[in-house]
Amino acid sequence: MSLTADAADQPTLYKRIRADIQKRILTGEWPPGHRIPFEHELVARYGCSRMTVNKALSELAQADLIERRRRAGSFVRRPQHQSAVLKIADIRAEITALGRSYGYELIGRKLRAATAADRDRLGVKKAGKVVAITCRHSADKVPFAVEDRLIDLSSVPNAATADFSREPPGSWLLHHVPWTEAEHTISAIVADDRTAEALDIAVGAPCLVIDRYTWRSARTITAVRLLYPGDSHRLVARFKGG
Amino acid sequence: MSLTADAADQPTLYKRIRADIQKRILTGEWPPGHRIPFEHELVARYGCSRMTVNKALSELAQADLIERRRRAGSFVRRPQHQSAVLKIADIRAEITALGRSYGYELIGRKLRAATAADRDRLGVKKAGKVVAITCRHSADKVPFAVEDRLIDLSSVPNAATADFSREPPGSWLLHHVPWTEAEHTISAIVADDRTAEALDIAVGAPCLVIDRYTWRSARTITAVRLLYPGDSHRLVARFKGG
DNA sequence: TTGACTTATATGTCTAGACATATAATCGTA
DNA sequence: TACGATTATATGTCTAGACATATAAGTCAA
Repeated sequence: MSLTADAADQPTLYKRIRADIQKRILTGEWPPGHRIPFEHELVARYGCSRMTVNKALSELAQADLIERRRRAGSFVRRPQHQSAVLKIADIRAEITALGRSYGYELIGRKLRAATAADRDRLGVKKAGKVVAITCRHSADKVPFAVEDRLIDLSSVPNAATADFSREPPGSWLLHHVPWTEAEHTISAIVADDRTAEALDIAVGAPCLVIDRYTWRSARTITAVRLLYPGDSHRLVARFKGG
Repeated sequence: MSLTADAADQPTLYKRIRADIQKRILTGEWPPGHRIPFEHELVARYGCSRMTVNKALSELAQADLIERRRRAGSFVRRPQHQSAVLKIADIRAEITALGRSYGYELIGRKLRAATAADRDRLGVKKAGKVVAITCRHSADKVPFAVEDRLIDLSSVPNAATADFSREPPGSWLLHHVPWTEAEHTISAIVADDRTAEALDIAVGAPCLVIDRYTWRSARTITAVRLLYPGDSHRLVARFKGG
């Protein structure tokens, strides 16, 4: 849910109620722990039916802005800094959004039986076939990120014959694999020789690393490591709040 | 909203409907673009009123799992890897969760009129007073992160007299400032002399950087930079999906 | 004072309707 | 054929009720 502030000028009543309450919470007028009016009080104030205020309050509860307790009422929750929404855009989209030209280059592609290291990386026990892909994304002909990917062919058989020389594997997967879950791990390293050369930076320069592990219903799809020059690239995570 | 899978065994009907549909989407049985049954079809299948299936579908739409279009129907959305939930835990909580002992140490605290650099960092135009704090968090007596923070006193006046020698400013703010919004920027740097010494790592070692900028209703609260040894610390972001 | 029982109440879910509204599809006309 | 007007329809919102259920608060006995 977005719950962006300006629902106040929305024509529908439940959105107005939701926005009114949200505003009071975000401005601090109703601090954490404060009991917001009972449903029947809001019904009286807005002159509407209970289902309408219930819908507004349910959405605020889903957004973790309030907590609802039977018999007790609804209460403003404590802010939760620890949870932020991180947008990890498709690299092409990210580059074109910056008004720069996107470039893609396949560096290597290998089809092989999974080695012990591959199985470890994919988090699978059984051996099977995998595709290993190394490629590079660039912005205005300048290296932007290098990608090192492993695709589990037992989950995505047709990746064996896909042409990754023109289409990046990330975008191919997005179009050929339905809903998935993913886990991203972010860390920092310094560039080794190979990385430095691929990104055209100095050996020892900082790099931001995103490891993404993707699966669907307990089935591994792919594991990918993205390396960005650390001083030029930034990830932005926004807390949902307002 | 969590929308965790096992709503199937929930006793309430709308949750069962929601879980049934979600399962078909996540397993790929209903791929992206697939039109899910119309509300009136689900009403017939489950033998309930339209409001009940509407509630189930509305929640799936809020979770971005489906898209609803008037006159056309409801459709399974394309997976959106780019949006992940990043948990940036309170440092103390993070360390104690690992079963290690938390240590805190105030390195420096200054109260001053905002310099041009301060105003830039806080994103404010007018001059005012600020508190600048430098401190260190450690796990089992080993440096874990160094924190460099600026608090805008025009927004949080009582931070001027708060005792940050024992309580970390992050936790103090969490208890003294209600709901806020925040933006996190993640990048990588290599340690300079000062950082290397504070974190007890080598000069030139990689560091993960989190810059957090916090405000409330367009009012700046604080700006903080957290530096972690890059090879030991990892941030994990999980995609919301299932 | 403590513990067990009862009661009152706010939320949770659900119904069978209603009208509004955006828009895909159709039809008619230039 | 292309374009504009009309119509059908799925979703969006809302109502005025209903019963279920968890639980805070009060009651009473040990």
